Amino acid sequence: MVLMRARTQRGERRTDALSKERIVEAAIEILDTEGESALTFRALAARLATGAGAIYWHVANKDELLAAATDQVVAGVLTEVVSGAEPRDAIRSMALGVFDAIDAHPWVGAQLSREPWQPAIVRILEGIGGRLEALGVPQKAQFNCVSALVNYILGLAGQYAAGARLLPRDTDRTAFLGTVATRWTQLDPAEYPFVHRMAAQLADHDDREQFLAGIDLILVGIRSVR
Amino acid sequence: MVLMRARTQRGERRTDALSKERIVEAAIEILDTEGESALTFRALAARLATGAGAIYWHVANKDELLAAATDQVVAGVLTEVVSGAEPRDAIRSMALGVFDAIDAHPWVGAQLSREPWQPAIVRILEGIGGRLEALGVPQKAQFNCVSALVNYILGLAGQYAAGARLLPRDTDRTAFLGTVATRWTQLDPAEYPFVHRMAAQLADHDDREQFLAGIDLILVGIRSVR
DNA sequence: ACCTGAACACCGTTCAAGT
DNA sequence: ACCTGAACACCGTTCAAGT
Repeated sequence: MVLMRARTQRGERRTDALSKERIVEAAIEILDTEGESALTFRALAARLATGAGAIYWHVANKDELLAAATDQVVAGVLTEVVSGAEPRDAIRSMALGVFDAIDAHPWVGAQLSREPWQPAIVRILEGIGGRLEALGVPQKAQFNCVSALVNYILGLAGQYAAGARLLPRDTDRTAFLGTVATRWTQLDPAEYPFVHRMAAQLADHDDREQFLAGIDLILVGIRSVR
Repeated sequence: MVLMRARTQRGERRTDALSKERIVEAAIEILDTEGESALTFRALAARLATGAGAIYWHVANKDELLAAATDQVVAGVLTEVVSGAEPRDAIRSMALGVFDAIDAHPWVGAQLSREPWQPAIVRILEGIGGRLEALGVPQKAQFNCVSALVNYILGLAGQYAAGARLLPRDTDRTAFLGTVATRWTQLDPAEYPFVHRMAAQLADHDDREQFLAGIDLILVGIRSVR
């Protein structure tokens, strides 16, 4: 008994022991395979073959669990970016990384616009903001610039995530945009002429390209600040 | 009896009769005074002196109720903009209108990033997008431009709304930013140098001005598309 | 120290029954 | 046609009791 305790304290934890990492991992699996609404403490406890209350020993509450899951996904995406890359390229690839992460895990999009100080948000701010110096943006203007870029990403993230939450689970981003376009077409053309015109473009465009075009637009604006 | 029916049919509805408008109005009151979490069908029914189920005769579900409440607030803000205004000024004042609406009603910020096709979103797209033509932006580029502007607004809306949801109800936007700045200062400066530098600026800046600076940054980018 | 699972205090939504 | 309110099927979270 004494020996076992010594062993586990040295970190060779039993495979079946609960830990925050194992809980977050199981949460991500549920979120990815069954969607946001399927993540309940009961479902999570069942998957981990434990009681619902046990989870609270490792995680304060559901918010912390979601923030931890989101941070894990986002951290993975941002560290992929080559550190030596040209700053403008680095920003583009980080933005695209977050975009793709939200495509693969829509719940990430929802969570990002839920807690301003969560680790994932801070990571994104640091990753993108940290390249502005090298881009020649003066210190005083850097906050405005990172705010424009990151809030654009978060705004889009929220919209896609909402679509994924509301539409059937197998709907992809293109089908989602098709749904939006259809709804726009049903509006009164006299009252919504602009939205009607956009509906035509929305149906058959590459939204990843579209997303990058927005980033580039903001980067042009940032260039002028220099 | 026959006479009364005739009267009510002509639209002179009894003051105490339930209607979608009355329900939405009561919902907005609860949301504004007691916060997002206080809006339950039970609380709403109590305020309207009726049963919870009665609400479902006029409103499909809670999503529709929130979308209707949000649309009412946003519609009020956007129609305030003078129709003859210079397009760039019109865009700025619409953006600011939405920003102020979210300040006054944080739940609007949360709801805007929850349903991509809700009336309020379509209104904002039309209001802002409709001015791009006059700004000389070619048709093909208009979608990218409106997307950059509106997603920036929505992203920021989501962050502020999240802050308002998580902090005590009497916290204003400035105090909220102070909280964020404090959390940023607690991070490891070696790992988050950029965020640390921004924390100093965040504490004492005018966030309304900051918001407009972001809009202007994007407008500069849009100018280059012409 | 860590886990169990029943219990608490809620939710949104439905629906038989009323008027 | 419209309203009532009990009932259903859930939630997140707590906590006494176990090991």
